[in-house]
Amino acid sequence: MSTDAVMLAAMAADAAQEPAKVSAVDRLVEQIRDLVRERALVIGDALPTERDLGELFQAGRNTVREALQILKAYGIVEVRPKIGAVLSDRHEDAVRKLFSFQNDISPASFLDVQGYRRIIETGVGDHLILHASAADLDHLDAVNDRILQNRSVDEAARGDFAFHEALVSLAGNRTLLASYRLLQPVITHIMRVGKAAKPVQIDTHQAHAQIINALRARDRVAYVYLLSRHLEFGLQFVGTEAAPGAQGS
Amino acid sequence: MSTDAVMLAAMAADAAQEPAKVSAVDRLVEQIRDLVRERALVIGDALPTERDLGELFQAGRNTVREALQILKAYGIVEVRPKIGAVLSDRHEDAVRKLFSFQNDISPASFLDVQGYRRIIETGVGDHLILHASAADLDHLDAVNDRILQNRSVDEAARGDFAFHEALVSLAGNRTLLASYRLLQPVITHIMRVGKAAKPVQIDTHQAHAQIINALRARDRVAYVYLLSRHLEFGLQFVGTEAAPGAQGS
DNA sequence: GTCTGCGATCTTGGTCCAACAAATAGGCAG
DNA sequence: CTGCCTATTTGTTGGACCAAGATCGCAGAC
Repeated sequence: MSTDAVMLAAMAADAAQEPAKVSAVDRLVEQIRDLVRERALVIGDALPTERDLGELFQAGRNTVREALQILKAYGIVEVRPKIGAVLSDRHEDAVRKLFSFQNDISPASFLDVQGYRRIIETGVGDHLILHASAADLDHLDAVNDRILQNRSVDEAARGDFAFHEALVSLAGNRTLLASYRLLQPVITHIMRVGKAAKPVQIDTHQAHAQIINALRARDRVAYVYLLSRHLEFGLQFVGTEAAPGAQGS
Repeated sequence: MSTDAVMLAAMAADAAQEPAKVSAVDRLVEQIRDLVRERALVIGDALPTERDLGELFQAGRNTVREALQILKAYGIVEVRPKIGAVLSDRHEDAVRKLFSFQNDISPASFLDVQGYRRIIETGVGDHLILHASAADLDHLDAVNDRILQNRSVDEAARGDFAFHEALVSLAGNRTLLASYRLLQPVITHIMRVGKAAKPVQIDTHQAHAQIINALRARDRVAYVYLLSRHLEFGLQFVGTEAAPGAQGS
């Protein structure tokens, strides 16, 4: 009978293109996702209880819990005591957290991040100079003005990031915005370091205003120059060594 | 090193912003990460067994397993039956998978991704025109020439992506490269669609060669034009509706 | 005596169950 | 309406069993 078992296993493996090594947990993850889809559940809706899920899919509660841990790590489920697992929209946060996990293992330098920002925001400028409407630029002004109300270093950093995020979002490209937001924790910390050394809300506000004016004037050269200078200004607080490429534009 | 230290502090601060309502599972995730750090374990090294971890950290084995499921979802651990949990370098894959999770492929996202690529690769070009060495450009040629050897559509898509990846990597910015690689599954899928409609290795190779020549000539206008045309060429197979912003530059 | 081959045993992850603690929604009494 | 109580649900633990690989030891061959 052991030969029969081997034969069956071989046939099963042959039938399914992917190895038949699907664990019950992985199967449950898929089944729960299918359940969400077929019931057309939306953010905020609750899944069945762990015990019900176990009975529904013929699995033990611990197995269900392990599957829920994975879904939780993916940010598509949030489990609240007594209520159960509810569908969450924390997916982006999960991606961000995972991304910073990586940087923990192999830390990228701040200079690298600033170089990245220069490329992104310069590229955005090329688009904005051609397509930004007056309302877009007024919106940038409004976001920028909010910086003046910030009190703490932390608030100022958030406000600063909000401006640059608004700038990037004006390009209207979701992928670009998502990748920029991925670096939010690193970018805001760069800002915190700079602002802790010397609180400069007014300077920041003015630098941003000049950038907006360059956009209004459709002056690409001025935009690139002002943006680069603005990014370099923050750099002076975090290190002195030469940038490893892509720093100069 | 100071920059690394600050970077780690940024990550830690960001991770610790949540209240002290840590569950035993979350605590275990941290403890296991600390264990890896303090024992200086490297990729391929094995963690203690689940039972040992439970005894070490005063936790039940099921709790340990739930923590391992999270680490597994993060791609920093791979658990091989009868061997144990070993440190894995699949983290980037996990990030990629998570990133393109639920961001299901739709024509709109195709256009979005191509717009993203235009911004990125144009920005890279600004840097390359000023700083690329002859060796860099020769390397691009070599990568490009490999496309001619590709047989299947899948190989051709991989080769195409390899060229653009090499282009981006020449900027020398790790953050930029990481974010570009994040979109690898989506980008290669776009390429597959285009190449399935009409196998065009030679056309692709020629378009790439022209782009390289523009870089050799330090001709920014030609580079942007050729690159845009090249990206638009792939677009014609994926949809017809107007791009929602950031498509024209 | 030493080496090899084979099987028993041990270890380890995979899954499940039972039990208890903690938290809380919802009902119930005042 | 308020405050308490209970039932339900998640959080956590320990234990049990299984399957499969790793290990060890024993017996037989050279």
